[in-house]
Amino acid sequence: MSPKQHRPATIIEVAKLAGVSPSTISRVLNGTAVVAPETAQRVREAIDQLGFSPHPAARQLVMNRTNMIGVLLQEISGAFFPPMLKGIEAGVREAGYDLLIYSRQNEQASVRFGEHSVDGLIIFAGSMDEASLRRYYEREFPVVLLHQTPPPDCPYPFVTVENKSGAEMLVSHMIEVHHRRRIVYLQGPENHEDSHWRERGYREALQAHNIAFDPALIASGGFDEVEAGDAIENLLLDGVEFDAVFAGDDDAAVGVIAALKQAGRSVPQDVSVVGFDDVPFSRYISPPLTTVRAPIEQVGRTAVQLLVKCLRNQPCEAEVLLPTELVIRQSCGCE
Amino acid sequence: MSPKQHRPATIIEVAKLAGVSPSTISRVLNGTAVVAPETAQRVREAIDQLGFSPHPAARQLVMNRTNMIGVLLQEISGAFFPPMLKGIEAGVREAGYDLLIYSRQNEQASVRFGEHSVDGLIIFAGSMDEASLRRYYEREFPVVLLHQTPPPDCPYPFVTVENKSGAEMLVSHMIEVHHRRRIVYLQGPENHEDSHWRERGYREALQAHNIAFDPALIASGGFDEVEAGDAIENLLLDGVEFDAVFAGDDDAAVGVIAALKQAGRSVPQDVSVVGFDDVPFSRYISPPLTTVRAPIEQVGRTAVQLLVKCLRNQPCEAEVLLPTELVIRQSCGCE
DNA sequence: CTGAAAGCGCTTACAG
DNA sequence: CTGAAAGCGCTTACAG
Repeated sequence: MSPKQHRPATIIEVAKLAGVSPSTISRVLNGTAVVAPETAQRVREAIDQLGFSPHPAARQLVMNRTNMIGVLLQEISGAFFPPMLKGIEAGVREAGYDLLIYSRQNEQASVRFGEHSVDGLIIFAGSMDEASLRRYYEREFPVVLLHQTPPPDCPYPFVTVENKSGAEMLVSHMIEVHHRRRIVYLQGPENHEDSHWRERGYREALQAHNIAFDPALIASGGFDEVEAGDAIENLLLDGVEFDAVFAGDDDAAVGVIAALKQAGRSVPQDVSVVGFDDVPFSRYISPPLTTVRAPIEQVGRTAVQLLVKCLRNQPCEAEVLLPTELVIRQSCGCE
Repeated sequence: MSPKQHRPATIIEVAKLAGVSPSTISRVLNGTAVVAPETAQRVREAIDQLGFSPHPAARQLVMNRTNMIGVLLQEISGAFFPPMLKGIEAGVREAGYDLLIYSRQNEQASVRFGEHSVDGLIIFAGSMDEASLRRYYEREFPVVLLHQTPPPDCPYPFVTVENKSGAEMLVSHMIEVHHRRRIVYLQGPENHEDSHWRERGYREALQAHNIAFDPALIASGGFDEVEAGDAIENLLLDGVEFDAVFAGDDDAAVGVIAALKQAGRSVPQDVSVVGFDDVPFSRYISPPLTTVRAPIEQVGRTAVQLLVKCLRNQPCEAEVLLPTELVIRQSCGCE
């Protein structure tokens, strides 16, 4: 109503109205010192009456913290990132921070990125080069890594899932229950650690069942529907024989199933197909996808919790590995 | 290397190094006044040498802008929001802003939310009550609405898609091509405008084909797999006859198909099912989903563009309605 | 074309 | 328990 409404109230106006000094306002606002109960009461009333809330920039400037946590990633859509982002958002909110999102799909990250914009950074695998990461480390900027182990000289905490054992379960299942022996593995994007560990699990499962590793059965699926579909197509064209596909992740599995159908092979009769992640749509494709459940949301939330510990100078785990769990549906041949 | 590395350089240090005043640094930084070429050159060198970047909070405080755009929504995952978020992120980045995300899944939004934290706000349908919205409007806080028309007394710009004509196309297709006459419509969440307009389109298509509207064929699917599945189950239990379902959106369609299969009805032979949005997984479910493509990412990006125009005091469309397009696959009975 | 000074809105020693 | 003062790191009239 009053024309002043447009300019938000400042701490000085609150102080005047309450008949105290700005320092006192600040103290009740932040609970940073004992204030006489009645004074505090008056202050609170004044704050309410003026609808006062402290200007974040002013606070940031003097306290040298932004109360924001940044997350750096490459993609926002796709099946994998939304749950991760959701977990991060939840964690950030729980800890009383705000969430600033940087997606690198459009630009190369500036090296100085985030320096005073956020109090700490959550960095997803592959969204920052080692040199930049090292620079952060030298400046002791708080960071936690997602689905990526840090370079040896900047031992930031990281969180990821049990890729290897998950992959092992998957592959062993196809061998033991469905008697598959020629199992294709589709690698993810180059240098992707998840893919590396999944391949490790794949190989160990083979070995445990005395099946020789055959490099002809390895191809690149890029954790991507289209790329994975193409890979299968090529394998087929090359006349490579196989009776199962571990697609690398669920997105790739979808592409694999489509390509196989297209080529007249039936899933799972002719070939078993399995994914990884148990993304929401996996139960709805046809046949319903056998996969490994990765607690993606939990990964995001945990990362924030580690970061917040760092920010508070509390002791903080150097790494956390979240468990995965086999999810049997029908694309492997079950039921 | 030097111990000063830890405290980022300030504009004063740059000024000293360049042998000029802070004002001049500021001017070359912001291009806000003419500076002698050689001076400018020296300043740039000093900036580089110290790795200086201006402290956002200081800048914000004095300029009274944050260079951030906020987005308020309820959900981050699900099939619909990620593409929208991706479009928003892209738009924000293109305009040179940062993106602050508020998800309301965890908390009730404070009324003062965002007041000095962001320069403007993108608000998704249903994530803010009218009273709060009105308060923003009174303070002339820049906002654009997504998938929601503003209340009459706060005419904020909004962007959404052509729900009605999309729904009409879908329903007409089932009537004309597949000779369906008893078509169920599953409403979205209560008061959801998208749902309202889709129902409108549904009714008009019926009318255009001289099919009487039957309220028994309307149920609530909540744009949600589970709720939609339950709704269909109930219809079946109640002995309601139908030969087609317009599920409201793609998520709901997935639940509908699952429920139908569960009940022994085949899709599309016994009943045609169609969705809305053409979310990424829609082509991969079985049968592949006939739906309407909504340019979700474009909606997000457009919203940002409108908001940025507001921020720059440029003339700005009061509304934009993005076109939808029929996507025929097999769940309707085609092919 | 450039500098000195004031000020943005807070918080935090320092006194009392 | 409370206030006066300095300062966080910038930008922007105002002079020159």
